Amino acid sequence: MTTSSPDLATPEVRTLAERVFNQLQSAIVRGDLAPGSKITEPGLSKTYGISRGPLREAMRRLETHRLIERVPHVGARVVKLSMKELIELFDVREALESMAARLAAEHMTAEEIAGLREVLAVHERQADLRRGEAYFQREGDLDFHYRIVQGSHNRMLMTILCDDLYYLVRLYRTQFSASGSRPQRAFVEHHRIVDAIEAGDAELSELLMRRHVSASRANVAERYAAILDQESTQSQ
Amino acid sequence: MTTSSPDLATPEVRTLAERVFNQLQSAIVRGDLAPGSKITEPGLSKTYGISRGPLREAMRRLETHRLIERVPHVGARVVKLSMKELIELFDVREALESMAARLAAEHMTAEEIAGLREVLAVHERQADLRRGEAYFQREGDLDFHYRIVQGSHNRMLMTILCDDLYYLVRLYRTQFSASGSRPQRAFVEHHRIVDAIEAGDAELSELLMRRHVSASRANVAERYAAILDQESTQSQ
DNA sequence: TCTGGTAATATTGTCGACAACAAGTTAGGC
DNA sequence: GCCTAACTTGTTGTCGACAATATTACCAGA
Repeated sequence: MTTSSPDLATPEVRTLAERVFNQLQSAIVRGDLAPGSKITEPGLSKTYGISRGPLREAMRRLETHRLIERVPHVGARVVKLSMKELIELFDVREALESMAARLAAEHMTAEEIAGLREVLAVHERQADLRRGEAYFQREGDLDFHYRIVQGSHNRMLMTILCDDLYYLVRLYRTQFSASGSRPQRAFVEHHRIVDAIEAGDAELSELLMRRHVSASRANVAERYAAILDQESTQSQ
Repeated sequence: MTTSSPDLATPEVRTLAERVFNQLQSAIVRGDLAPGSKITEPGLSKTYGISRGPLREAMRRLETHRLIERVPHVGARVVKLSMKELIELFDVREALESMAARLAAEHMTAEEIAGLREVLAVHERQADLRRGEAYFQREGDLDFHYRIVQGSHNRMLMTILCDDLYYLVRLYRTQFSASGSRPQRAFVEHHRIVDAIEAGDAELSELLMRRHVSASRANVAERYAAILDQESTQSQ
């Protein structure tokens, strides 16, 4: 069984801290907790009906996932997304995911590759329904990248990418809902990458994934710049 | 001022949890806490003379730095170093540091490059004293890589590499104290990398750094395999 | 009116105790 | 004699209260 993923991260809740962590994580990604807004321990403690103990643990986890920023004796704020950091995130993803693709080409099993193709097939059907809607990109694309990372069979890579960075990716996505004509092209690129992996061509897989992420970064950067430009002309 | 580094990580201790985190981190890296050994909250609490509250926070931070492993309702153990994970670490480093080198070639300032050369000069003098001792490699090499990552001007990269991964690197170093004839070659490679960065050649910088880390991995893997082989022939 | 200091308030850091859970141990039955 | 089950012990999870620190508001003086 190759880690089916209906929802991307709900791995058993054995403790209160974990549960409230998941809730907070969802709230932040969904936008219920505004970026840059200050969050206070007594406040959340009352909101979720738990003590400050497990809450602090949950917040510590949020901090390590870079969803909030804490400063000693002062407090915590929901992470504020800047253009610079968004680009930084894509640079890191480019480095890590291209490596993941290379390793995937070397280590992925036949079953895993089949599963990957299945994911693409599902996307295709969705894309068929809502043509050009850029919608399937939402969680589907993430799922695609997810599986390749898992295919690398590199546990450390999986942790950094899936447990740490993808929270941020999702946050950015909901923040400025992507995208334009890119999904179609991204879709083609996905297929090419799987082809390379199936062929066991590590070099090519790495190169294609690098270009894929890089193109995605360019796309997001362009749109973000447009938003900023628009805002600056309106106010101030 | 470009982050002088007498000791690599002691960034103000404003809270008890931070202080005990630093102490525990040192203890683990130094080997005072044996790898795989179980650590208990009441035990450490008594040892360091603090309550379990801040201790738990320190342990949570140790967990995110991958120095200990926790399982709910059971306990925590000092991380056990396996061959597989060591290779994984180097793969991640290869991906991340080659990207860092590329970005460094694009963004590093003249002052930063000068500082980098200064670091190499210091290494040279040390290497002059203890020729072939492979000693300067200890913290100096880490310092070299440290500065290049900083030169990337990518905050996220800096966090992942310097705050998260380098703790593990240091742990591995003290565990199986490196190395052989590699330091001299590593030293030459360091110079080549700086040359490429100074020339602003992003592609070359990336390539050289990738090879550098890759060679380092091969070296460590070889030595580790030798150790394992030796152990298995002795006992059992 | 503005600036500086001081007091009040709220939030974070820390502590000790209690509850829930897991593992190890011993006693009982087959 | 061995397996099972309950018990005991120790550890982790959770809670509420207290202490230390930062922020805020207010007042006095220039």
